[in-house]
Amino acid sequence: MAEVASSAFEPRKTPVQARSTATVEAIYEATIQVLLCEGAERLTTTRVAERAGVSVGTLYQYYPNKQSLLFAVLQGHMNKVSEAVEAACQHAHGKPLAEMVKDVVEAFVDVKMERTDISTALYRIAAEVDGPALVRRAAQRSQKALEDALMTAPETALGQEKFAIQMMFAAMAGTTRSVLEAGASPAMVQNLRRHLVLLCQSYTAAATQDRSRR
Amino acid sequence: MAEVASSAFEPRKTPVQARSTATVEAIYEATIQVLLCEGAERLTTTRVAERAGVSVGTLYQYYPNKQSLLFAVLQGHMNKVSEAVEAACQHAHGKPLAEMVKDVVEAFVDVKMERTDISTALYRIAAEVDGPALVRRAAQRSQKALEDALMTAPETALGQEKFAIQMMFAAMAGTTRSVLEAGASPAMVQNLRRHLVLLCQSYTAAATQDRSRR
Amino acid sequence: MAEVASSAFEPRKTPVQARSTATVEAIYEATIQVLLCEGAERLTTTRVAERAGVSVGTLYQYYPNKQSLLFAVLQGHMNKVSEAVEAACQHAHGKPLAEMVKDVVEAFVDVKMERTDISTALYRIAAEVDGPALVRRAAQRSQKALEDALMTAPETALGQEKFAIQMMFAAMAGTTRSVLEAGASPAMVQNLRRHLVLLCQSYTAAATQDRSRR
Amino acid sequence: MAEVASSAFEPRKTPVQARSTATVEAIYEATIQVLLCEGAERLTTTRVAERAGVSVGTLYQYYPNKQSLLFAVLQGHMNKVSEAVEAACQHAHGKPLAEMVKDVVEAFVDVKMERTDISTALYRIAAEVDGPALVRRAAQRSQKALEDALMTAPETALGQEKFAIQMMFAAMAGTTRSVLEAGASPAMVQNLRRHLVLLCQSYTAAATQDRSRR
DNA sequence: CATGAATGAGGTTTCATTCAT
DNA sequence: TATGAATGAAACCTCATTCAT
Repeated sequence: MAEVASSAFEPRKTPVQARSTATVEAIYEATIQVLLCEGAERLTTTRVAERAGVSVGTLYQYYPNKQSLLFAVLQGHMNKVSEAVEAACQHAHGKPLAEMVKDVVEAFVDVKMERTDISTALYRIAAEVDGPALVRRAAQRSQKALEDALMTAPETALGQEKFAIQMMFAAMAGTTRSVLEAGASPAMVQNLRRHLVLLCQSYTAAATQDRSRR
Repeated sequence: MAEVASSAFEPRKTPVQARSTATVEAIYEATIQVLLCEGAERLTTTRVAERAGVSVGTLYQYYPNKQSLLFAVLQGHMNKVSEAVEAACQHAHGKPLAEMVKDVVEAFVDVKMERTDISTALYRIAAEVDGPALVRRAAQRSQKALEDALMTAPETALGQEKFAIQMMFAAMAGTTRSVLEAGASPAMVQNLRRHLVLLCQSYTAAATQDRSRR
Repeated sequence: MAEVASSAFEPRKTPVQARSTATVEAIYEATIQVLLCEGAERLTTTRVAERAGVSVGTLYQYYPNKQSLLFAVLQGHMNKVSEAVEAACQHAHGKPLAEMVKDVVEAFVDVKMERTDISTALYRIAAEVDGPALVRRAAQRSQKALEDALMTAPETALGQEKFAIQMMFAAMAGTTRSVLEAGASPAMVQNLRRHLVLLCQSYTAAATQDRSRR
Repeated sequence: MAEVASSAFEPRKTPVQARSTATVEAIYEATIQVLLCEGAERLTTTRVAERAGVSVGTLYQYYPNKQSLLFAVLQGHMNKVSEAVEAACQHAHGKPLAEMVKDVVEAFVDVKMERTDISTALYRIAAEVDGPALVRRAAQRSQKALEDALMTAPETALGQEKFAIQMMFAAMAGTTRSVLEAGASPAMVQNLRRHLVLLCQSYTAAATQDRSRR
């Protein structure tokens, strides 16, 4: 369903030539630049093309409409986050639950905070494309990776408690967003990093017990 | 500062006649209706006025611009949430930490889920007004109420750990948003309610220990 | 003809009661105040009424529309100017031409410059009502007065040269306007006063000779 | 300062393609047409675009706002006038004062009266853009040209009397405006032409003597 | 008479998108 | 393929004016 709906946002053509790839890339980067420099409400296709050094017509050759462009940018960001989380999960295979959670949480906070400006700006455009759908897709990927990792943990009880994992990611995303939208001073970011580990560790531990008790 | 920034969004005139009180209310409700029926991107001042059964001119007599209208609606919602949380905090004075947290979390989830459609729709317009600022203000209110309540708890250690409280509310907001944007089936809502209590309880407990250990 | 056209701008009712007169006066003054404080483009009937301390409805009771209001204000100003010029002409009866011209010119510059802010502001609204027509009417009055005076001058030759008088007033109005719109520093005003006398004196002298030569 | 203020009125983009040069020209002409046919208060950007045979969007591609359009038209007219005056001044180099004045005055009256309809219409829009500023700028140009010419006259005394020159131009502009706004019948125009020469000649002569006497 | 809430036509401006060159 | 001029629907907002109270 979501697939059908979003098919209209997919980039129009697969870039086979070198020039096309460069152009697509330039437009992509320009979108982020405009977003950062001018703000979401001044993000127009013309301005993006201008900053990318191409004409609007060219932009529309690669992205059939504005939404597909925003979609691509948002997806790019989420892919990066998902990949970081997945990598952390891979790395953590076999470790005890608490450590595993620590690694994943810190990996998440670190990618998210690598470019606070971009992360913050993307919240704005998420509202214009179907952000939630994208988020769900990305979340599923991360959740799957964590589930797999959890299977390898000494305490495997949580492995099937999918909802708890979902909760954990939602809490991660929510608290991070909150800090980002509040300004995200370095001190705050450090606080977040530490507390979020604590929060997720204590929650997963509790959820494990809760489950085994029932 | 925030006062200055938002002064442009303040309602334009205080209605003195009975007629106008009804009008301003009708516009407010119409905004929510349009938001629900037509979606955020089709929410225009003209359409709102139409649905409210008044002319655009009338709308602009009470709200100086579109943003102020959205602002008012958002603020109305947040006030309701803040009040519910505050009430729960009041009620919970003197109870043990875990119970206190339970009450607050459930109060929060319950108001938020009372009208899932409205709650969901408002995420969309939060991007267009300065949502984050509004959220921060509302959050501070709730946090203050919880802090006060925590002072009366047998375990008062957390009382001054402001960041932990902030984290907790961020987690509450984040997970709730996540469930809402995923569709919020009744089953999910129940899950959320249970797990969020668990999450906050285990986190506050952990944070308390963490603090006393240092 | 002009009478018919402008009849729609005449104040609606003759103020017979004391209160009405006060109201009309208040509105009149408020119009000037708004014009000075907010500028011509922000001069709205609502704002005028507000500043006058009455409701818009009341304003429309005395002035059938916005134009009639502006018309009244403009006419008031011109009456004042015309009266000053007429008075100067009366006073100058029997004097020699050069002195007569001097008196009239100085009277004109002095009324015009008494409130440079008002004079300047009125140029702006003259464009919105039929300024030229009003100007013509006022000019005719002044011209008639000067003609009459000239008849009593030792050199009566100019008495019938109506166009020359028209020219003279046009030059007076034009140069004054020019100085006003350039900012009208006191020094400039002094310069204007002196040079305008010179200009009009030399012109009237020349026109007299020119006529007698033909 | 004036530069800063008017930068917002500068045409938005310089047309590079042949097509767009035609478009910008068409819009310019259409503005005058609408002004003449419909009047200043019915001069809307939509109507101008319509009459120019383009869409509103196109209009806004070349003129960032309505004011810039009016500004351009007004400036175009004033440039024409300034150029005519400058040319007359050039031509008159070395001639005696009276002749010089005659040439300049006649040149001025002639350009102004070439299209009385346009000249008259422009008074209306001068109020909406910063007419006075534009007038001052144009006046300075003409004044400079006349000053330069006067230096070459046998009687050079007036050369430095800048205020007198300013007065002369103000008188020229004022009397011309007066005649234009009164209807400008051909007979009147002839009268104006003759009397304005006389007025300026006698004034400059008088001012020269006045100066040398002091 | 006074009030001021309500009206709504109409103005300015933006911007995603197309298509002739 | 690239260009960028042109499009035009549609958004926001103002304000002279009316009329029920």
